[in-house]
Amino acid sequence: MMQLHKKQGGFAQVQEVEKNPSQEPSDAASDAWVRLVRAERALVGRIEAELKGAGFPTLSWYDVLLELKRVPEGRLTPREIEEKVLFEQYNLSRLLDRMEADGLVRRIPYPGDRRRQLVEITDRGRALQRSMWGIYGPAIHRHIGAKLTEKEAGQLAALLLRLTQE
Amino acid sequence: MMQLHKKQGGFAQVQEVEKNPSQEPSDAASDAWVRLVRAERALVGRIEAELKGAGFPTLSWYDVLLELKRVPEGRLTPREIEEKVLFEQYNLSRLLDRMEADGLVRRIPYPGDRRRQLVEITDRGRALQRSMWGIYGPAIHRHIGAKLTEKEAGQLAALLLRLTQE
DNA sequence: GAAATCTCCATGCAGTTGCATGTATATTCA
DNA sequence: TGAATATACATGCAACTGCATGGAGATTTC
Repeated sequence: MMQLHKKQGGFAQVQEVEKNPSQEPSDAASDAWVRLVRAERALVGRIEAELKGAGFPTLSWYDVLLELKRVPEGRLTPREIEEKVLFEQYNLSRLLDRMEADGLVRRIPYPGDRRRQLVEITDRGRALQRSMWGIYGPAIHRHIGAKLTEKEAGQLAALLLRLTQE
Repeated sequence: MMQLHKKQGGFAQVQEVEKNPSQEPSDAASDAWVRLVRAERALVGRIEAELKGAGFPTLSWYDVLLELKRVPEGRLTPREIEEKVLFEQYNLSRLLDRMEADGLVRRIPYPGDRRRQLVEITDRGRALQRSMWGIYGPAIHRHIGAKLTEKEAGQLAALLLRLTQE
C-alpha cells in the first residue's frame, strides 16, 4: 500500500527546492514515506500476530494497561489515558467497556467532579500486562533490536521524531 | 499508543547481546518502535485528513488506482493488485466493489481462466488518481520532504527497509 | 445567580475490517 | 479419468472505527 506517483522524466529534478514551496515531493521523500507505511504495517502485523497466537488481545489493550500500571495508584481518568496513548475519545470509551467486561480495569467515581471517572487497573489487568510483555518484549527485540545496531536504532528514532514535530 | 515496558534498573544493560538471544529489547529498539508507530499514524492521519478535506477518498483507493494506471493496459487481476498494495484478499474484494460502484474501475472476464477477472481502470479512475496526486504529492513534500534533508530521507528509507527484510 | 458555554464521557449509526467459510473453476495425481 | 487438492474471488457475521450527537455536570459571563 501507499504506492506513489513517481515523476516520469528527469526534468523535474532541475527545480530548486527554494522555488518548490509545496510541490512535488522528492524521490527520497517519497521512498521514505512508502517505507514508513510499509514497515509500520508489517511490524505491527507480525507482532500482533504473535500476541494473538499466544492468546492475547491487541496492542491497544496492552498500551492502556501499561499506562495504568505505571502510575502510583494504578488509576487514571479516561482523558489522561487518551493523551498518553493517543486514542480517540469515543474509541477509548468503548475499549474500556471491553476491558472492564474482561475484569482488567474497573471504573470508579472521581471525587469532586462527577463528570469524570477513574479507571483503575485490577490484579488481573496487571497480570495480563506482565504476561503480554513476555511476548511483546522479545518480539520488539527480534523485529527491531536484532536488525539494527544500537546506533542505527537511535538514528531511526531521531529521524522519526522529527517527522512528527512542528 | 504503543507504549513500552521500560527496564527499571540499569543492571539489564550489562547483559551482552550474544547472551540475549530473544530477550528484552534495548531502550534504543523500544524507542525506535514507539516512534515508528507514532510517526506513521500521525502522518497517515494528517495526509488522509487533507485528502478528505479536499473531498477525496482514502489512500487505499489511490493505491489501487495508481497500480492500475501504471501498467500498460490499465488492467490487473485482483491477485496482482493484492501483491502490490499488500491488502487482504477479502478487503480488496470489497474495496473493488466500492470503486466499481463509483465508476473508477470495471471488472471484466479473464480470458482462459474463469476463476479470475481483470480489473480495469476507467477514465474517471485515471482522472481521480491525477487530481488526488495534486493533494497527496504536496502533502508528502510538506510532511516529509520539508522536514528532512535528502540525505536524511535516504537514511530513513534505508533503515526502514532493513526492518522489513529477512 | 441564571444563562450560555465548556468539559467529560457515552452512544446510535453507518462504514470498514477480520475471520471463517462458501462457490466456482482449475490443477494434480492415483 | 475421476477424486482430491489448490486457486481465485465473494460474503455472512461479528468486531471495530469514525462521525455526529447526546446528556450530565462544571465553569464562565454578565
